Amino acid sequence: MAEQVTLADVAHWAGVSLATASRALHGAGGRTVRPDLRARVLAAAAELDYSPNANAQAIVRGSTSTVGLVVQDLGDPTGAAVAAGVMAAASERDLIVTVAATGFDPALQIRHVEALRRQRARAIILAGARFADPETTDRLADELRGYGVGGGGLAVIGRPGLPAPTVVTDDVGGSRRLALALHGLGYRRFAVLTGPEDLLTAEDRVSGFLDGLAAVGTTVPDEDVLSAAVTRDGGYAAMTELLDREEIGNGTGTGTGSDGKLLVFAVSDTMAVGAMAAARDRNIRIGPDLALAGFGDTPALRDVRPGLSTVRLPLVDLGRWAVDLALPGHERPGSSADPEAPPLMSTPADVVLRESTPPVPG
Amino acid sequence: MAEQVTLADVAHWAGVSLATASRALHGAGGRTVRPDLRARVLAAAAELDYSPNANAQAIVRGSTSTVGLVVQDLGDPTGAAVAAGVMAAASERDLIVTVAATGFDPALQIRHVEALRRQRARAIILAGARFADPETTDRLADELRGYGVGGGGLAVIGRPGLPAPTVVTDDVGGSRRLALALHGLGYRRFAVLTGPEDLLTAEDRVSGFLDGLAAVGTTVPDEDVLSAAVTRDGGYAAMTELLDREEIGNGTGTGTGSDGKLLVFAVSDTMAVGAMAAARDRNIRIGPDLALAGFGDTPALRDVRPGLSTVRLPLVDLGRWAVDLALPGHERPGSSADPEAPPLMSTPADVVLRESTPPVPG
DNA sequence: CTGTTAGCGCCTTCAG
DNA sequence: CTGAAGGCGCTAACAG
Repeated sequence: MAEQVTLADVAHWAGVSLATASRALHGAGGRTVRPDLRARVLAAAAELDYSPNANAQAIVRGSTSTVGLVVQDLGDPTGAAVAAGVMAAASERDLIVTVAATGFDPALQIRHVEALRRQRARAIILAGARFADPETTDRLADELRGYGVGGGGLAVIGRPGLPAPTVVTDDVGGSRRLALALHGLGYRRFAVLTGPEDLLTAEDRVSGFLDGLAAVGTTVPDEDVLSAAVTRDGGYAAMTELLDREEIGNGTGTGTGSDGKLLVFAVSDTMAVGAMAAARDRNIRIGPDLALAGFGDTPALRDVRPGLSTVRLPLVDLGRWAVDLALPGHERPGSSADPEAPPLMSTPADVVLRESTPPVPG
Repeated sequence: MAEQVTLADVAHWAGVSLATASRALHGAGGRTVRPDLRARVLAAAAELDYSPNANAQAIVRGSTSTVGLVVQDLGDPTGAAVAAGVMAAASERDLIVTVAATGFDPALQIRHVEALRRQRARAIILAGARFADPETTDRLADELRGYGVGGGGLAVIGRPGLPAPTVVTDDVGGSRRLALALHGLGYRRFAVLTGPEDLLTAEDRVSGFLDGLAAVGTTVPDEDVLSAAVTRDGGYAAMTELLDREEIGNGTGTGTGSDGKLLVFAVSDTMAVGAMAAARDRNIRIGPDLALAGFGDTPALRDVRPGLSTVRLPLVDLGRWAVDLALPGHERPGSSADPEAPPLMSTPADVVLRESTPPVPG
């Protein structure tokens, strides 16, 4: 087994002391090392193909240069967009990003935060996926708190309520506005495709949507709120189930059913795309026969046709802002603010209407 | 600034020695610590909210539990799919994944490998993005070699040629077969949307495609091979440029132009989707008016309509296999094999024909 | 079984 | 400006 080259080797090879080698290499605080020695050290390092041990540096410096991102699913375009934002912002600060996917498992979420904490990550960004279960939430909050007192930067994207600075997404308001806009278009009959019922973000979007409808005197029967995994396949499955029992006009261009054209609201664009595929597989045209809306305006999904009406979340910026929040300027975090009343940053959530929800004639 | 709790604190609080505390906590090699002491240590750790310093562990163990993935762009569904595979495989081995995006910058690629090497990552997976520039390639090879002798696991996804085990994608063969299949469908007029000319993977796909066509006596004029960024927007731009000067039937359903319907081959599905959007914006129907094919069969893009003809790469599995290759069983890597003749693993690349390339009538 | 003692690779006072 | 020495947090031989 090949041995690693250490700083001592370099120093020895260059004929200087360990300290000098160290100074020459990462030359902190002005060039306080004689040029010729410095050159010798550099040459030695190059010759020996020296690679400084970041772990050793971390242990003595007390901090690393990695920021950890915990996301639900990188395969999902939504998660990927947030990750892209985080990575861009991190890269500007010369930080490395560690990504972990929880796959909707709350326990995994906690484990990943633990791991990041152990690595002494400079910051942790927790994206989405809050669960209703109070026990795991408490565990998570504890872990976050522990990490915070350790001096790590922290930010959460999504729903407020965790002891950390949060980039708040207006899930409730956005869905509510969507409902109103859709009602304004003439829709009166609705169904909802949501996630598992303990997924708070999905829950918020559903309640916002139903609230908005209620405000204009419309309700959605309970059995028309279907839950499934918040994935493309979940959307497909839920839509299939819905289609199995609803009456949808196919080919008339007007829509039928008991009371006008049905509008299906999927709580995420990803689910909506799955739903779209399910409809297509039954020769039901999205737009003319059945209307569909999603949530997120995921960039990678903007090319879907017909264009998907949705609520625009600045996904990439969410990632950027989260690292801004987690790693503020050069101040020491955690010293000034009350950790129990962390800063919140609100973000827009505007309705975007496209062809998947054409105005209802008449 | 809050102090971190160390193992010494825990040991002290529990009234035991450092060594005992260590043993009790990560209890390696059978329970060799008295239950009551063990309990006291655990209690102390919990009470103090102790979080072991992974860096310190790494430095003494000589190895970490992170695998680094270097990919072009996580925002691109292709990169995301590979990442998903890597993360799944890593998770099975209890490893954490660090993801870095190079954004098509060869220098960044090297910097990321350097960083991973410094962190003493357990393995490095380099996905795609090989450049023609010999200097950066050499630098990269050096870095990889240095990392390899340090005992790190290593795997490359894509084109062989780097001093590392490689999961080889059959870009040349796949494109070639695609060309033949398309010719078999009746197409005789082609254009190609490729990446920057120093991007080897793109280059391979183009040459495979042209080769295939040449084998059946068809050629593509140089000016009909357009290059742009290998992104959705790059595809859009290149297609727009192409459309500005080609004659495409629009609405006749038969296609026109000088010699039958044009088929556009984009070297990646992502580009193809952009190209599709460009065509749509000009009311040119993909399928009836103009045919389009991509490469990769990116899972997230399978719902695109009309279905995109492409060459299927097992993207997610590519990621999985790469970690298998980088972290073989329990053998010591690097001791047996010749590093200059690293193992190669071939993968399928089958043609998938969908609606975007209907058979040409007549 | 438990405690003491070396390091691991590096940075950083502290004297020269 | 340079070198020697101490310590970061932890594990792994060693003794007891």
